[in-house]
This record gives sequence, structure tokens and C-alpha cells, in this order.
Amino acid sequence: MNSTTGKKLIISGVTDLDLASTLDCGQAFRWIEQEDGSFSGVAWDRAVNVKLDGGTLTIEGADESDLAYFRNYFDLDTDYSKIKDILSAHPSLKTAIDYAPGIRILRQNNWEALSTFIITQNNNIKRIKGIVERLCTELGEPLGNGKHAYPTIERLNSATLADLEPLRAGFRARYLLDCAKKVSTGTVDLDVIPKLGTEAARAVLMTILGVGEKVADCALLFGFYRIEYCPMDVWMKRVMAEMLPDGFPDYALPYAGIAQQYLFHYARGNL
DNA sequence: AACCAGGCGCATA
DNA sequence: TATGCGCATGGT
Repeated sequence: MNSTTGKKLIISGVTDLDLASTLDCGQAFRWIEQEDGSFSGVAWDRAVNVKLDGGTLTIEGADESDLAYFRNYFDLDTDYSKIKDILSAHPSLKTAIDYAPGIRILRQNNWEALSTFIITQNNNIKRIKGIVERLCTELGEPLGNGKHAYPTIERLNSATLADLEPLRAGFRARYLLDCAKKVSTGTVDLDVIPKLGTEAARAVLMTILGVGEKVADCALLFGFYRIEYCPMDVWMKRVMAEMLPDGFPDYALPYAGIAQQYLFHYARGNL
């Protein structure tokens, strides 16, 4: 298959990771499961195939020089066992964690996360993936083998509504353009967001058309690794009402975003 | 053939 | 602050 380049990066000693529940649970939209259980996809501008055997992660298309990037992307330097122990003090959280203990929060590019979550509103995961893929095909840098990087801020900002027609994104197309405009002009400064407090960071993102509280929280959790944010979508409202009617216990609040991923995945599988 | 999808903007009170 | 409605598109 990939015999011309054949780059390969191997990371051993990986724990608390399951590729299926991490890459296909609605936090990233560019990964496709292969028949052998590996995943092919593009993380920002790196097209790779990822496979996990026991505790060994094999990344085709990357090499040793990409080690730091992928350790970071898969959040391998965070101790999830410890976080799961803390959260598991509540029986409902323990139930959700036991259902899919290998979920991790990916450290994605903040621009990619922000703009793709604009696409998720009033939409379903299957169609979201299609729109994102067409967005990359239309505006992303070619990476070879027909794959494309996620479009840069400037490239999307230079596009017109007509350029976005092939995406079939519907009413969300103009939201994408507004997002690119505000980010590229600095009205929304992605480098400043990490320095802002909970309410301020959310408020800045919500100045973008098509970004309400839920999309803002998704961008902050998945794009900025602000794990205190807990995006509340229909599934989360369902599972919270059912399993945590009194809300999160205090000790869970600093990890509410991580708890959210376990609960979201549990809800989709069981409610 | 209606109804829904990891919501949001806008109008109205 | 709190409702309610329309929204592009595609799947069931």
C-alpha cells in the first residue's frame, strides 16, 4: 500500500486508549475506520493511519520527528487512570466510564475544532463528516493520495458563498465565512482565548455567527483543551436528567469536559 | 411522508 | 429571561 514512503512511528506503553471510542465519538470528524480496525485520517495537516495493538500505537505516515505531535494529539502525557479514579466516586460516572474506558480528549488544532463544530449544529454525525470532508477537498492543501489538509484560516476567509456551495452545508456556510473573517481580522484572537477565564472565553467565541453556548463549549473543550467546559447537547441533557439529576459533584467539575465524553458516548449507546 | 439531526439567530413579550 | 419558529440538507 504505502510502500513508496513507508514512514512509521511506533509509540509503546500506551494505556487508557481505545481508538474506536476516541476517534469516532463525535469530537473529531476526519477519521475513518478500516477493515483491520485501524483508523485513517488527517489531523490538521498530517495524513496518517493509526493502529493500536495492546499498548503499542503504530502511526503510518509519520516518523520520529512527529513523536511530540502525536503524543500531544492523543493526549498521552495525561494520566487518565487518575482522572477516572476521581470521577468514578460517583456511581453514574463509573457506569459511563466502564462502558468506554478508552476515551481520550484529542488535542486538536483550535481553528479546525472551532470551525468544524459550527457545522455540527442541527446536524447529524454522518452528514457532518461529509461536509467537513468536502470542505477539505475544496479548500485544503493537497497532501497526496487524494487527501487534503484542513483549510487554513486565510484560505477559508478568501472563499465566497459560491465557493462553499459544493459543501452542501446549507445555512451554515455563511457562519463559516463569518468565523474565518472574525478570526483572520483578529476580532476573535485564537491566541488570546487560552488566557481568558471561563465566561470571557465563551463570550468572545459567541460573537461569531453560528456560535452559541454549545458550539463555543465544544470549541473550548476540543480545540483548546479546556476540560472544565461541558458542552450540553440533546444527548447530554438526556443522560444528565437520567443519571445525574443533581448535576456533577464538586470533585468532578475540573474534569467536566472529560466526564462529558464518557457520558455522551454512554448515552448514544444506551439511551 | 413527516420527523429528526452534538443549535442558533431572530422576533416577541 | 424565556419562549417559539424557521432554517438547508439528507437519512430514516
